[in-house]
Amino acid sequence: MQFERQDLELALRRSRIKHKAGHSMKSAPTEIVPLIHANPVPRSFYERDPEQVARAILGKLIVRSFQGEELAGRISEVEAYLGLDDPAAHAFVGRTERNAVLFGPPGFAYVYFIYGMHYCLNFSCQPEGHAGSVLIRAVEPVAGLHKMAELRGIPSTANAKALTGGPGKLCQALGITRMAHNGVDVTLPTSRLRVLDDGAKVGPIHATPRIGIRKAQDRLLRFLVS
DNA sequence: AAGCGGATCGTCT
DNA sequence: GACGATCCGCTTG
Repeated sequence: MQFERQDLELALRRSRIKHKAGHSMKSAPTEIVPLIHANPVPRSFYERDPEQVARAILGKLIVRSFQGEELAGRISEVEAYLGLDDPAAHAFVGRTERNAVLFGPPGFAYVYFIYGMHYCLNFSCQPEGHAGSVLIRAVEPVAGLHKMAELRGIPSTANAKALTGGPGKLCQALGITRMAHNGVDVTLPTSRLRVLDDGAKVGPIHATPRIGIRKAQDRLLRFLVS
C-alpha cells in the first residue's frame, strides 16, 4: 500500500518531466506530485461543447482502480463527437438503449463494444438531454504499467504506443469494459474509473480529421499533444 | 514502412 | 443480415 503510493508518485513525476522537457532526455529538476494533489475534474468541465472539452481534457489523468491497484494514464489524444448534428456520432440516430448515456448528464463514461473485439471509452458532454462526447484515443502510461502490460497480453511495458496508444488498447490496458464501466460517473473521487487534474500543462495541440470516419472529414475534431 | 485482411459480435435495418 | 469511432500479424517494398 505504502509501496504503491510511492510507485505512483514516482510515475507521476516521470510523466510530468517528460511533458515539460518534450523530447529532451536531459536531467530535469525533480518534482514530486502526490496523487493527493490531483483533484477530480468537476461535472461543469464536461457541460460544454465536446470540442472545448476535447481540447481541455488533454493532459488530465484517467485513473482506474483495479483489484486494489491504481492504473493511471495521461490523456494524449481525443476526438470530439457532436451529437445529433454530427453524422459520425453514435447519437446521430437519436437516443437508443445503446447510446442512452450520451443523452444523460455530463461527466459519465460511455463505453461501447466495436468490431466484435474492442471497447472504446468516451465521456459524455453537454447538459442533460443534449448528446455529445469525447472519445479517448490514447493515453501515456503513468502508473500500474506492469498490470497494464499483463492485461494487454504483451511482455514489455517499454512501448507506450503498444501499451495504451489506441482506443481499444487503452481500454484493455485499464481493464475497461462496457458491462463494468458504461454509465460510471467519472467525476466522483470514489469511482473505480475517474478523471483527475494534477495541474500538468500540455504543449501545442494538433487538430486533424477524425480517424476511421468517412463523414465530415473536413472537420478537425481529433486533437493530440506532441 | 506501409498496406492488407481476418477476427468477432452487438446493434440497428 | 450488414457493418463498424479497431487491432494484430503477415505480406511486400
